[in-house]
Amino acid sequence: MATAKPTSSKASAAGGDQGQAANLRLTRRDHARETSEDYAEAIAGLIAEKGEARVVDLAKRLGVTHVTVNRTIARMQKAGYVSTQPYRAIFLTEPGRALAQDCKSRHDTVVAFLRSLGISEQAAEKDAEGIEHHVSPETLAAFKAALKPAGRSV
Amino acid sequence: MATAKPTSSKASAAGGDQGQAANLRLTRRDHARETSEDYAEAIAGLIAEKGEARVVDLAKRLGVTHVTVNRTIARMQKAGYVSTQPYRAIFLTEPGRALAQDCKSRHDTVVAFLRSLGISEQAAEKDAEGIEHHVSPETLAAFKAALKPAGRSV
DNA sequence: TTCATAATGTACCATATGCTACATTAGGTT
DNA sequence: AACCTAATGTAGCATATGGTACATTATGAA
Repeated sequence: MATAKPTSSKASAAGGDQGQAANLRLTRRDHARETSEDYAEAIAGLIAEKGEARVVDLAKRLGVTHVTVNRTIARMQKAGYVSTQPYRAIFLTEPGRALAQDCKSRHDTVVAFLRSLGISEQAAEKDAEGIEHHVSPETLAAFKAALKPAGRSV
Repeated sequence: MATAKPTSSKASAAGGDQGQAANLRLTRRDHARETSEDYAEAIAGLIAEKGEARVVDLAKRLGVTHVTVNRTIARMQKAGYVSTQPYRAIFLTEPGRALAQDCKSRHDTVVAFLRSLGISEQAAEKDAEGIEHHVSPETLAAFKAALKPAGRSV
C-alpha cells in the first residue's frame, strides 16, 4: 500500500520516500558543517574588526560559553580551517578564509533578498542565520536574480 | 590580559554581538524541535497514506535507522506529541497533529514560493526541508503575500 | 501449533553541542 | 618580583542525533 498516494505534488516530485529521505538525511548530516560556517564567519568578522579573534570574543558573539568555543575550534583546527596555539588568538587558514567569505556572501544575499520582500531588518537577520545554510546554488542564484532585475551581472 | 578597557572598536561591535548571539543561539537550540517537526510531518503523511505509521516506515521516509526513530519517538511521546505502545503503530496526539499541520502548511508555502522564483521542483523540495524550520511568521507572511499579489487576504 | 521472518526493542558505542566547576596561563599593576 | 584578574584550558556531566549488533515480539505461512 505504500504506493505513494499522490499527496499533492510532493510524492510525484520527490519520488516518494526515497527522495524525501535523502533530503532530510542531508539536512541533518550538515549540522556540524553549519557550525563550522558560523564560526568561520564570526572569526573573519572579529579579525576584520579587531585584528584577531579571541576565544572570549567568539563566545560572546556566538552566544555560547568559552568551553564550547574551545572544543569547536579544536575540531576546526583538525579539519584545517583554523590555526591556533594554546592561550593565543585564532586565525583562519586559507580554506577557512574561503569558507568564511562564501558564507558571508550567502548571508548577505539572503538578508538582502528578505529585505527586498519588505521583511524587517531584525527578522531578516534572524531568519537568514537559519536559512543561509540551506540555500542551494540554484536558489541562491534565484535570490540574486530577483535582486537585480535590471541586469547588473556581477 | 586585555583588561577590556580599550573598547574602541569593541564598543561598536558589542551591540552587534548581542543581537547576532541571540540569533545563533536560538538557531541551535531548536535542532531538537526541528526533528520533532520532521517526525510529526512524516507521521501525519504516513497515517494519511496507509492509515498508520510504523517505525520501519518512518525510518525509510526519514532516512535513518529504526533505532534512531525509536529513540526520537520515545522523546516525542514524553513531550506529548505522539502516543504508542510497544510493537504497535505510532499515532499523533492533538498537539502532535497541530504541529504536523503547521509544518506542512509552512513547508508547502516555502516550496510554492521557491517554485514561483523559477526554482526547480527538486531543488525547491530539498531547500524547503532545510528552510522551513527557520522562517519566522513575518517571513512566512511575506512569502504568502508574494504568492498572492492579487490580494486574497488568506 | 510450529516456525520463519519481519518488525520492534535494547545495549552499547560515537560524535556534536551545550553546560558548570575548577585549574592554569598571560599580562598588566603594584 | 609578586600579585591579581581576565583569558584560556581541562574534567566531567547532560542531551540529541546517528550507528551496529543482538534480543525479543508479532504475524502470517506451513
